[in-house]
Amino acid sequence: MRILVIDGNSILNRAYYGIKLLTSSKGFPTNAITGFLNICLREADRLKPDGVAVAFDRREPTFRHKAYDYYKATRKPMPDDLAKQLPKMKEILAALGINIIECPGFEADDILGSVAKLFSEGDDEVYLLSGDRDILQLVGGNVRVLLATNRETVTYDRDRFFEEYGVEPINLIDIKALQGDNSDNIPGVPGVGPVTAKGLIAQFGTVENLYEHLDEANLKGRARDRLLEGHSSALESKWLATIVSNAPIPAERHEYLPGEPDERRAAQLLSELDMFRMMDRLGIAAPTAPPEPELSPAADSSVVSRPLDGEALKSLDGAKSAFIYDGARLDVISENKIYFSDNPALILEYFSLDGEKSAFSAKQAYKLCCSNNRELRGLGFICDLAGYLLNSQATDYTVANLCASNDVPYSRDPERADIISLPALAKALREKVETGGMSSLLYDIEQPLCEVLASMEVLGVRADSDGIRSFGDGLKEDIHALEQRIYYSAGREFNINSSKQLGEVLFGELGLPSGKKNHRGLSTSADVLERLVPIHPIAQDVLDYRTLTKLLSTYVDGLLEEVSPDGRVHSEFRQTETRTGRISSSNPNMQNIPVRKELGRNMRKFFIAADGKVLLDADYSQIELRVLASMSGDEAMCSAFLSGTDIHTRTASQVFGVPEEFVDSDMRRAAKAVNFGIIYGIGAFSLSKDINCSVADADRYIKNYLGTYPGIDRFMKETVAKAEEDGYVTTLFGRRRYLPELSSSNRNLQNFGKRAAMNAPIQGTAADIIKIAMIKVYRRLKEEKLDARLILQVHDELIVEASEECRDAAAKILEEEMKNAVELKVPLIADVNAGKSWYDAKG
DNA sequence: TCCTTCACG
DNA sequence: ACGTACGTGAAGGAA
Repeated sequence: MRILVIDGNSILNRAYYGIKLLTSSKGFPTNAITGFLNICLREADRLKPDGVAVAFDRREPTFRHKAYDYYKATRKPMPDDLAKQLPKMKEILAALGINIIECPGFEADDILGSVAKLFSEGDDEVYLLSGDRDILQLVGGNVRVLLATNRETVTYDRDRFFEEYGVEPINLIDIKALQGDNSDNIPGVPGVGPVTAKGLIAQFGTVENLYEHLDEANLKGRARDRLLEGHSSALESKWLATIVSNAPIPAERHEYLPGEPDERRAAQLLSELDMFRMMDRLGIAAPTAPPEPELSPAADSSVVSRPLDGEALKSLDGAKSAFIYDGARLDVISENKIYFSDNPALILEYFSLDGEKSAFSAKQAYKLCCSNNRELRGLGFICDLAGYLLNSQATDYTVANLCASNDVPYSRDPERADIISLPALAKALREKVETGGMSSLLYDIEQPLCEVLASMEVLGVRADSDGIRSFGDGLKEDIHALEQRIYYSAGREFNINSSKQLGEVLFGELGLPSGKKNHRGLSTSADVLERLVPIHPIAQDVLDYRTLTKLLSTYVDGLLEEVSPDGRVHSEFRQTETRTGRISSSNPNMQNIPVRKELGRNMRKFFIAADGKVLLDADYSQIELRVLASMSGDEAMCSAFLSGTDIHTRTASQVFGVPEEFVDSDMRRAAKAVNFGIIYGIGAFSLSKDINCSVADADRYIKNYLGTYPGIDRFMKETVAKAEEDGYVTTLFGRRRYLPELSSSNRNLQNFGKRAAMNAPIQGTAADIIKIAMIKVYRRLKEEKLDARLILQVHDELIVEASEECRDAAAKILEEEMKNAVELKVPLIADVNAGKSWYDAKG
């Protein structure tokens, strides 16, 4: 029989610290549970054991270890987020039919030791899964240990262990007895470290044998004295390090066989935690009964479905309704009737009706109307946008997810659950948005913007496919030449795109110095390669190869696939994607078309205006810094913007204490880096890397900066303090970003939370502002009946396609509406340029 | 599916 | 002692 025994506490702990904080939509932490199940399922799938058990600690006052007192005293208590997950974890395991073993007064590893001993003889195979290396002492015979590290799991049998440690597994306790272990409060012999300990035990086998033959050990006087002094501590430590094997565990093999899973219970537990992917993996169907069945009648038979027809349209005219339209099928619910249709003409009729409408995801509806020159009337509420404002952290905004996170019962109707649940969802979301002070954000910004984005998607931007293709042909030639040179330098052919193979060549075969590590090996990222440029010609070639293949695969090939038969690319603009309130672009991403380097910038020559038209490109100047100046109210920063001088030069002058005319390019560059860094919640380390100076200098620059602009210093501190208190930060317009990271027990995560807290109000406010500008520009171009349309947005930049005749009028509208989108304490400035191509229009 | 790398603001 | 600037999306390799 093959038995897998899992050290529950160790794996749960490892999962908790190894995975960034995850929470269910209700805010319950789930990272440890998710990680635990992932690790265990991975190993169970691989081993296919007959029996499985999970061991948990149950320490009681009668605990046998003398170490207990200070164990208790010095070990930090389990973080709250982890402690909450432990009982849930046990419930889930129980529901899955997995045996749980707990023995009063014993720790989980004692249980593993006891199982190992119990089944050590005979044909059984025992696998012990833990994240704690101590457990390796149990390896031997038919007992193997699966050691789970953050990334992978390593299987240890006796030979694997011996290869790594050079001693028998059981002698691991002797090593620990000498070297000690801080985390377990095992003192060891003071002054004896890992190297000495390992050497001595490799030679003598056990602590006892070592002391018997101490004279034979080739030791310097001092080391010998230390060992003699630490004799009793060594013996005590060995005892502490030994895992016990007499815990009262189930003794019969059949007691380890998994029980019958209670699928309903498991489904209920997992879906409460939003762990839908895990349910899939376990083959568990979503719970058939909602938690509060009385609120959501199974019946739903009270709701009737009918095809949308003339008569139905008549009854919907002027009525209150809610709809879902995915671009093909429409479902409308009004009172207790559902109407459905896939006929675009009928669907448009419905959209044109008067009457208050709510929608879930309205962009497809706007696109249909927009392409048919019809109006979508009466749309007063868009649920996914409301859900996004209430919590921008979620990954997908489905009706089911929004119901779950907003305490709205989700219908259990097998086919019509979304549409049936929609009216109640809309009502709940509306209340929450209003009490959260985000009404204006929703009704005046996000909802109107949805129509603008739909229009932009429908219009798209014209692409010169032939131009792109021939640009690609040129790239291919250069790439081929670089390949040959790289293979020559390397002395062999390999896949240059593989970081792994490239690392082997660079740092292995060519023996070049490596820099950063990542958990898949040595990093080959651009900053590492740049350091190698003066040392070996291969480095520059690889950098160039990367640049060129990036252009070819992502921009040339990738873009060609996205050009529609109408000769235009219709990117998708997503409105519920980012945590800060920005919009994102995909299929293709039009927000990361190259511009910084000339070679890539050429790509923009292939985005062109239609015949007889031009592109207008308008971008905000320093919008984020202006927002920061205004939100912080810092006088020096505000007056810099009011005076109209170059902000980075002014900053350099103030920070370095020299008149503006003495600011040289290096000083300006440093000041610019600090200005940007401040927006991101800078640290001295990263700044020093960015401008290539010492960490101490970088630290001084930051201190000087915050001294020069005390209002900014105060604003950042207050923002973080408020975030810690409220759990979220807000933009000028009330957009929220929740920051659960701030209450994490993980310091790195906490620091990340602080940086995000400082950045989100700035980035988010800038996003709010350009959204307002987009709506204003869209409306004015329409009202003034200009042949000019908004077609792209790149965070601080708007692109309009306009007929030659309307070019100046449209440019004026862009400039005015962007400048006057909102009133800040400092002016907003937008620069507009025109050109036949995006390249030309970019100034 | 995750990770690394790199394009943008 | 450790990691190290915010926010995105796409491609290719490794698992």
